[in-house]
Amino acid sequence: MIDLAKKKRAAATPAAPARLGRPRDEAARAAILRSANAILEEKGIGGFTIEAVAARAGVAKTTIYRWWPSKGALAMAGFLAETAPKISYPNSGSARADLISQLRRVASVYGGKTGRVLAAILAEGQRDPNTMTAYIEGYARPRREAAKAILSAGVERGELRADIDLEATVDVLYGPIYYRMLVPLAPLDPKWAEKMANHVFAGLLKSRPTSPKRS
Amino acid sequence: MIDLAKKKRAAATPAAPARLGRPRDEAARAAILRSANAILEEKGIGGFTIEAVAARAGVAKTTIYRWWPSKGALAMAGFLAETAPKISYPNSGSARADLISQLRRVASVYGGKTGRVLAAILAEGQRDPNTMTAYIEGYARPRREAAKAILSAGVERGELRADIDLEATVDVLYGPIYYRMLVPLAPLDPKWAEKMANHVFAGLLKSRPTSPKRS
Amino acid sequence: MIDLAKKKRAAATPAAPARLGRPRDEAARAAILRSANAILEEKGIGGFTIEAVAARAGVAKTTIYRWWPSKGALAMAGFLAETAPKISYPNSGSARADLISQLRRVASVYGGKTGRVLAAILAEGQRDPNTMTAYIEGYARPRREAAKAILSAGVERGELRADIDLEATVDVLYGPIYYRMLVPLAPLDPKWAEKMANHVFAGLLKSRPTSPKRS
Amino acid sequence: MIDLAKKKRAAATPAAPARLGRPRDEAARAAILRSANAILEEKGIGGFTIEAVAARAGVAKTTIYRWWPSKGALAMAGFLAETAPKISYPNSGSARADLISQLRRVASVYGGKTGRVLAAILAEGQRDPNTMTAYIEGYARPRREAAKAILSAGVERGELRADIDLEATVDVLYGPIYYRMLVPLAPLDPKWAEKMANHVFAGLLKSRPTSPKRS
DNA sequence: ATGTAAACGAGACGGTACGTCCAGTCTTGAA
DNA sequence: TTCAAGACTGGACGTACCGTCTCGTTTACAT
Repeated sequence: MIDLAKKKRAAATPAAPARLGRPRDEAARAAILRSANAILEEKGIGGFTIEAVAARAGVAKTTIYRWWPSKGALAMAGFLAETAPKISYPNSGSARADLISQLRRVASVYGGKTGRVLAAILAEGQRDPNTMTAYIEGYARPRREAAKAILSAGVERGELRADIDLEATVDVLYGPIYYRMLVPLAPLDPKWAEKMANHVFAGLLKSRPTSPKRS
Repeated sequence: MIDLAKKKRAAATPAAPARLGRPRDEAARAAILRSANAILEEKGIGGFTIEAVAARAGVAKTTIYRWWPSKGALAMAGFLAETAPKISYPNSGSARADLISQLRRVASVYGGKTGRVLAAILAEGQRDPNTMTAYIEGYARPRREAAKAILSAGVERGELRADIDLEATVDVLYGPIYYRMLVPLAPLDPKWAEKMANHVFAGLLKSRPTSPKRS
Repeated sequence: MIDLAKKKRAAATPAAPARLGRPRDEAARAAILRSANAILEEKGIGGFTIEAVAARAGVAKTTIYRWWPSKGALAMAGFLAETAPKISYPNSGSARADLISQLRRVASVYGGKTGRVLAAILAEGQRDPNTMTAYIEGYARPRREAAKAILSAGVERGELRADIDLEATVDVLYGPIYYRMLVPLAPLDPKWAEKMANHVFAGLLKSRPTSPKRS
Repeated sequence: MIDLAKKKRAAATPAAPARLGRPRDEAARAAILRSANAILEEKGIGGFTIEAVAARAGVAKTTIYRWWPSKGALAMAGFLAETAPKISYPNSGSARADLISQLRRVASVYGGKTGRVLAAILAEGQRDPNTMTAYIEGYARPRREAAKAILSAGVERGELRADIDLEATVDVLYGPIYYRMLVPLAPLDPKWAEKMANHVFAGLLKSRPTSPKRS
């Protein structure tokens, strides 16, 4: 009988965590993340307090603290769960076309309320290193890798110069978008993003267009 | 004696408002700004509280609130008074050389403790629009104008392409620096800044080097 | 197999109410009471939390709540199970001797860590009437009855005055001990208890009123 | 001039503490103490929370914490300010009459809502030693001294036996009242108090020992 | 010389949110 | 049916700063 039980467990849970105790309330989890995001979108970081999130989600503060160690972690989780999936990468075969298309979309999204969420995360990241790390490892790094993959495909294809530094290039393409997202000197929109990217690309392309590019 | 005083003031400050009452304590003013800056440099925005600044400056909270309306305003004032002057613009006759030299210096400064101050200001700016405005009007805009002047001189001199958009170009050159300042994905140093700028310039120069530049 | 189990239980407990399901874990019960008492002895009421008791007993909180409705009930149960039995009543034939001997022992016990437990129960009783009731009915009342029996035997024997009020007399003898137990104005020890009791037995007045006093 | 200023201050404030900063708000202080007392009277210790007191007094929690280090300290202060003054000592020339009159009044007061306050303080004192100390030094000790003074006057006058121990006697007279205040076995009223006191004064033994007992 | 008016230090005040501790309840799987 | 485990709602805790306020004191000019 002991054997049977053992076998059963082994069979039933090849990767299952053998849950014990009351299972986590998924509805609460979802409500918290949704609320966190909504508050950041509507009020920005100024109105983003754990108490406000708890109240809006109809949840006790302790439930939030049980699962997320800090405001920043919660903001990041909400962002990843709710809005990050909206921004993916295209793949058409042209590095320039793909990236410009992606930058346009990113500009459009970051220029809207999602930008407020991301700005809040970066602001919070200035006071809490863990938040910054969560942002870097959970969002920035993977997306940079995706961008670098497109760039390096372009290099191999002969579309882009062979001597470009991928990291620096990603910085050059995305840094301006973040700056405009954080600093409302001027609107952050797809048109500007395309113009900006064209400035950059004109220097990255191996063979330059004979006729001066359109800005 | 009355006449003398009047004359003196009239001479020294033709538009002075004939101050009444105890004059502002310049030592206190200086101590406050120095303390604000020092705290931001040492602790970052997390440790930057009005009470901490007051305590460090040996000053009453009221004295701070009398002159600066908010935390962000104080941070900005401290930054402008203490560290902003350190970063000026060169003028050698070559837009590319001038800008790269400037970008190297900026990278070096923003990569150090001054960067922490600026990052704190931008973070605070996310919650307080007035702080953001103060940063934009008091720091960002004038410096962008200086950068644009160099660029446009380069255009007129024929060094740079005529069709570049100055605003977008400034974004492209400085955005990446700000991003690295805010996000410690990778160090922010002059070497990287130069490499990054070269990537950008290779596309901005009217006549490109025949052999691909070495970054 | 079901039948077997049933039969076995039925056989083992001929007068049992035909219990169904898992039987109560007596070891857990004992561990809980022991832990409750130990915590009260060591930390006093301040450290006495259901969670602490559960942790120390190696038991789930639910198991405690299943059997005891409140903190006070648990404290009382622990006290009755562990330490109350230690204090019984003697019976030598002299009310005065018996009571003084008993008061000495009570003072000694209440002056030690058992006193902390009892003090905690009375404190908890101030916020929860059920705890107070449990203390009164489960401990105080029966012991008062025992004391009254000794007193009334003394009266019948002619050792004590006939006009004494038993309830008031018990209050007079035990009230001071409780006061010293609760208020560390001065130590609670057998020597003091004997002196105090002698005052009560002998009275305070230099000359006794000839006619029995009116109560 | 310096001398003048010094003289003036010295003259004006023989005992004044040379106030600095905004003076304490006496209205807030009074409201807090009043509220603390009222809550203890109405709800007992169970409803006595700092937040409730603050809310009722229309005062910020911080204002309470600024002046009283703990719940117990606040309760004690409220008690001393509001209700303690009501219970004073008489002085008629007879120890027995004075004490019985006083015990009747104390029983009457402790049997009412003031008793709930005092019971709460003693309960809180079981978890916080500072509260206990405050009770002892601020209330119990001085009142015991007053009682002892009456007793010792009675001794000198020849009304009371010369060999009584004053401390033990006070315990005997007041201990029962406290016990009934804390434990609602039976009502605490003046009639009972008088009967109880008479037992003490007269003694329990039918025949008194000829030679004064040795305690 | 004295009076007026602003600046300053000190610090109390009403508040908001923090992050934590426990209470007491609930939900699951195993015994 | 009990038990262990542990997630849940909820109330209060004591703390840190906020931005405002009320003082007594200081300083410089104006009379």
